[in-house]
Amino acid sequence: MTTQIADPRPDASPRGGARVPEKPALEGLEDRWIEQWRTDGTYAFVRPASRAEVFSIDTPPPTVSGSLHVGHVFSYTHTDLVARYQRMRGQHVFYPIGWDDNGLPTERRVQNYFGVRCDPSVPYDPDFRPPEKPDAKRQVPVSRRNFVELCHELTHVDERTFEDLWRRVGLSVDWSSLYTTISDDSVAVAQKAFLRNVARGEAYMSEAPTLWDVTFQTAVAQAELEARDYPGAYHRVAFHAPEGPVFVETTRPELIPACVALIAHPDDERYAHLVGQTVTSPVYGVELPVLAHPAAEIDKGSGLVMCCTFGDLTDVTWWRELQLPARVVIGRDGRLLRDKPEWLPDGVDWTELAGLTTFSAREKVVTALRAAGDLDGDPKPTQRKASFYEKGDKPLEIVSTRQWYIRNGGRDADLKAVMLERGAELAWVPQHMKYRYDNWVGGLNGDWLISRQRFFGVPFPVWYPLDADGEPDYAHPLVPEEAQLPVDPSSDVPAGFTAEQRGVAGGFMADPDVMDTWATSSLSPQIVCGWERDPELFELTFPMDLNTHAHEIIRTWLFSRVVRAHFENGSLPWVRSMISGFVMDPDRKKMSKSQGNVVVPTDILQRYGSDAVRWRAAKARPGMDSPFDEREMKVGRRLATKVLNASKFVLGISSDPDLAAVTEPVDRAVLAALADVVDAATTAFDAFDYTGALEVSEQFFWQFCDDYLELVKERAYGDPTDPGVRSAQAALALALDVMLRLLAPIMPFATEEVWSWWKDGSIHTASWPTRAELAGEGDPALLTAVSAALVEIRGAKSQAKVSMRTDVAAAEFSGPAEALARLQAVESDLRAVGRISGGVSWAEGDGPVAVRVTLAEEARAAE
RNA sequence: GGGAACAUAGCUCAGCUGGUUAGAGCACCUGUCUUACAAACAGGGGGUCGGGGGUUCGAGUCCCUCUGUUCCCACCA
Repeated sequence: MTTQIADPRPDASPRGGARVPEKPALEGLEDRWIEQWRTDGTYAFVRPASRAEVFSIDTPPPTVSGSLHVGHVFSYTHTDLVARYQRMRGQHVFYPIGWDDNGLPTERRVQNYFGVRCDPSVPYDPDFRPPEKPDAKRQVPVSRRNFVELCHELTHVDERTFEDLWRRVGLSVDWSSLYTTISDDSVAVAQKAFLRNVARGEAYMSEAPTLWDVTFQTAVAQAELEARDYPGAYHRVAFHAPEGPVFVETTRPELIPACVALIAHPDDERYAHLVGQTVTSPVYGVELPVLAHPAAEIDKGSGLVMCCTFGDLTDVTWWRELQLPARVVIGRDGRLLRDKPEWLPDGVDWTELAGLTTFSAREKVVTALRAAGDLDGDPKPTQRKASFYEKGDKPLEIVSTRQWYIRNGGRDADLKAVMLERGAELAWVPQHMKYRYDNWVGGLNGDWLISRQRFFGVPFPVWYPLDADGEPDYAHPLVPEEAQLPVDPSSDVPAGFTAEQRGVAGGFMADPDVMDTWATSSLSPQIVCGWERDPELFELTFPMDLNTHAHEIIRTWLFSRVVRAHFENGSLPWVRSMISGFVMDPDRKKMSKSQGNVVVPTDILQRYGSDAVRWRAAKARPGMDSPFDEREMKVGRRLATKVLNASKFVLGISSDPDLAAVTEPVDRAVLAALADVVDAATTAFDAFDYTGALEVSEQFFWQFCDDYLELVKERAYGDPTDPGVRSAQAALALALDVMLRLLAPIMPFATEEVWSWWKDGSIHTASWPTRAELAGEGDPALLTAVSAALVEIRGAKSQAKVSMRTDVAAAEFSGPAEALARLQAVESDLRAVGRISGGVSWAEGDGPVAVRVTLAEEARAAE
């Protein structure tokens, strides 16, 4: 894309007094105005005296390592529509943007991009250079510090791409308040809020079974889970009771060595006699109790189920509630343990299974079961649902690990009720999105796991003392003073210790983990509003006025911010959430990278222009999914082009709006109709219905062009000292002035361009139009009657297949008396637009307005 | 299995608290180079509002029910 910032606008029009280009075009508008807005600081936040003058917006920090599709562009545009409207209403719009640049997505991208992987055991190499040709299969191990440096390097590049895109879309964010989730300030906020949570008992550490991704080797949170179909097979396996075999159906026979009990439902009579007894596991010969628990389902499988540590979350429940031992056979790498578990009898040969993946182990176990005669029949294939990490591709395992949690109501009914209350307190646009929140919060089954066994993220600001044996004392963590934040516990030293004491008995060790990225982005309102950093700003902006994003992150970002603000500020983080729908592919399927149906925004922005894409985004109401159809972009582009052309035409006639000069009935009528449009658009925008505001404004604009402009142009070209001529000119200029401002939030580039032809300053800091600007006695019904008459006259010519310039020899207008009276008032305009040179007659009747047209002789002769 | 939204012309959507012959844009057809715009303009055809039942003088618009689509949540025996 060539950058043409030089102003190509040539000579001024001598007539209208405005500098109107010969041939207005959309090309290049983005480049020119992006630059102008940047140098003018058009969207900079200026602090007013009171909170009431501020409109503050929380915008999702996009993951810069990810890629954006049109859905993102639509959603961010929705926010911007509201921001621009509020700004024109005179609000000081606080509209920051940030980048989410830490976390696993960034790590993954760095691994692939540079062909490296983080290995904390590798020492730092200050001269490290990544391989020339990255090889995804043979990634070079690098130190944690080198790895983090590469993360910073790449996110920097990605951030520039993102900024360019958002500027091109025309987001009126204040770029001077850009934040990143990995900046020192964000890290300090995240650490401080975390320490406060710990101090108040809202965050805690716990050793517990955790959902674990074996590929990334990290714990994951409930919010990051995704249920997917996964092929499996039921294996009917015999356990041995004194009176004979009992059967269990399982899809995971490799967990038989991890089995700690068999469970039956308390009401299941088939197994009542077994409960309280013990059975012996097949092949491994471990003696196990048979227990009763209501979570066992009578009609699932044989009704008797293995409790293994850990096959699924129900196992965890049984293990916890029935106080069973932990017999873990799967390690954090997803493979079976190398060493033989001590609970297995001496005769069992573990070497067969040691170190195998669960998949291979399953085959071995099945072979062994079959050989022992403990497999009844053949395995029956089934599709089961398994939990996956949303970014992973292997089913999650459950391992017992030490993790940090923040309470969210998942294990506390009272807190859950409070969080549901917060959801009810929030204004939702559209309303029904609240159900997603309720659904999610209601279904929480554990606290929010925030620690990740990763490298690039906010480190936990915590150390643990080491006892005389060098074992960490987790019960007495060492924390820094708030003034010290941010800290990196892996290089900083806790108070009272020296660097030499790191990792030695009697010394200390750093918490090795980092926070999940949501643990930081959940504090975006606190970060941007200057929580405890800039009290004046915080007073002016928090709680914020609006939060916007698509519905997929209600359960993550939205909810986590509600949790943090509830604990930290005792309030909601914002009063209102506006939720965007998705852009679906043309077949109404969700766009996703794996489906390969993603539409990239840069391409369509380039081809149709930003205003066209924004126009299309504005057609998608909050919460509504809409299918992507490129043809619709053309329609938006046509409107943008029309704005330029119609404006050029009007300004060629007059650039001098003057309400007092508007005296002709039809001119007053058009202003009266526009006043109604202004009211409707304002009401719609106030209700966050940007689509409604667009529809009513756009509809008027086209009618203005097609009917009013055509009707008055002959008159408007006349002598400006004639009051009738002046009336048309003043009305045209006034209407244009108002219409441009109505469309400015939707089409910031085209409207700004036109504004610059005849006005000083930016249209985007001009005031939103009001009825008062257009007030006066006007009769909107006059326009309706005129339109109806025009359709009749044009229809006659169109039917006769002649040019619209064809002369009309005679016209008879018929219709209700009041309609005819209106038309008589604009007879000369009607004569001009209809080329009616002959006689006009009027016939009162009951039907709608109709015109009988007699075309001139020459036209007839030509037929 | 639980929840939500949607179902109106070929397509994308409007139709508020029920009230004259159901609207728009796109697409389609027929025309027009009309000096702002031919990537434009003018005109036209096309739906009985997913099915069924009910309330009402009157329902696309309220109630019940069925069906379908999509999304969210739960679901690893």
